[in-house]
Amino acid sequence: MKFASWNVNSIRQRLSHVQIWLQKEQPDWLFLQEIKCQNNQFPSDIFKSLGYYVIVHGQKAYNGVAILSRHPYELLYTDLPNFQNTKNHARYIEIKSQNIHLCNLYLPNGNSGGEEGFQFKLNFIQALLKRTKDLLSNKQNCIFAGDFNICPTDQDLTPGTLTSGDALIQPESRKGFFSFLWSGLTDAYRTLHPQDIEYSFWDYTKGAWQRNAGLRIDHVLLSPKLAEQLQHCWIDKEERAKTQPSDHVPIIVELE
DNA sequence: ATGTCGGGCACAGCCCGA
Repeated sequence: MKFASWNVNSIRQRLSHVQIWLQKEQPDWLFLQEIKCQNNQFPSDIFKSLGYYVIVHGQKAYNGVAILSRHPYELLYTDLPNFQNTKNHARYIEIKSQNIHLCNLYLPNGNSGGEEGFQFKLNFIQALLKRTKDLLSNKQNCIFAGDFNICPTDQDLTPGTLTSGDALIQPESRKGFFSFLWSGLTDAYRTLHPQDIEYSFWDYTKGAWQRNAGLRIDHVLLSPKLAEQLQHCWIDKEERAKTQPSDHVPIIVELE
C-alpha cells in the first residue's frame, strides 16, 4: 500500500508534473494541498482517466485540498470538526477508504495576520488534536498528512533559514506537533530516518534550493497499527530540481 | 534591501500570501 502527500502550489500550474509523477509512482492515495482553485476548476477528468477517484475541497486563489484515491471511499468531512473556521479557509478534507481514515490537512502558516493569525494556527492544531484523539480512542486506523507548516525540531531546518520568532518554529507550534505524537501517532519519515537531514520545502527566493536552505514541514503521521506496517518513507527531492516546480516536494510512505 | 512564485483584479502593474 502506497500513500503520498504533496503541496503543489496551484494544481493548474503543476498539472503536468503531477500527472507524470502519478504515472511513475502509482500511489493508492495522493493528498494535495494548496490547489489554489475552486472545485469546478480542478482538473478532475484528467485524474479520473488515470484511474483515480477525485475528492476536492477548493477555494478561490488560496489554500484548497484534494485527495486522489484508487479505491472507493466515503467522504466524511470537508472541514475540520470542532474548528472555528473564522476565515472560511479550505484546509481539511477527510475520507474513509480501505478501513482507513485519510485526513488531508493544510495547516495555517501563522506568520501573517499578527497575533490573530498565529492564534488561528494554534486553534487549527487544537481541533486537529481533538480529531486525532477521537479517532484513536475509537481504535480507528488513520493517516494524518499534509503541509503542517511546522519544523518539529532544529534538525528539520537549515540553520539561519528562519528568524527565531517564525511561526514554523515557535515553541507552541512545535508543542502542537509533538502533541500528535504524544497522543499516539508516528512520524513516518523521522521514525525510519532518525539521523537524516532532509527537507520537503525550499523557498523560491534567495537561492534557497541552490543553497539547500530548506525546511521539513510536510509530514505523514500514522496510527499505531499502520505504523507497525511501515516499511519505507522517502521525500522525492528530485521534483524540486525540475523546471517550474512547486516549492514543496512529495513525501511517500509504503505500508505492508 | 527582500533575490520568487501564484492568483486576483482588470487589462498594467500592484497587492496579498507563502
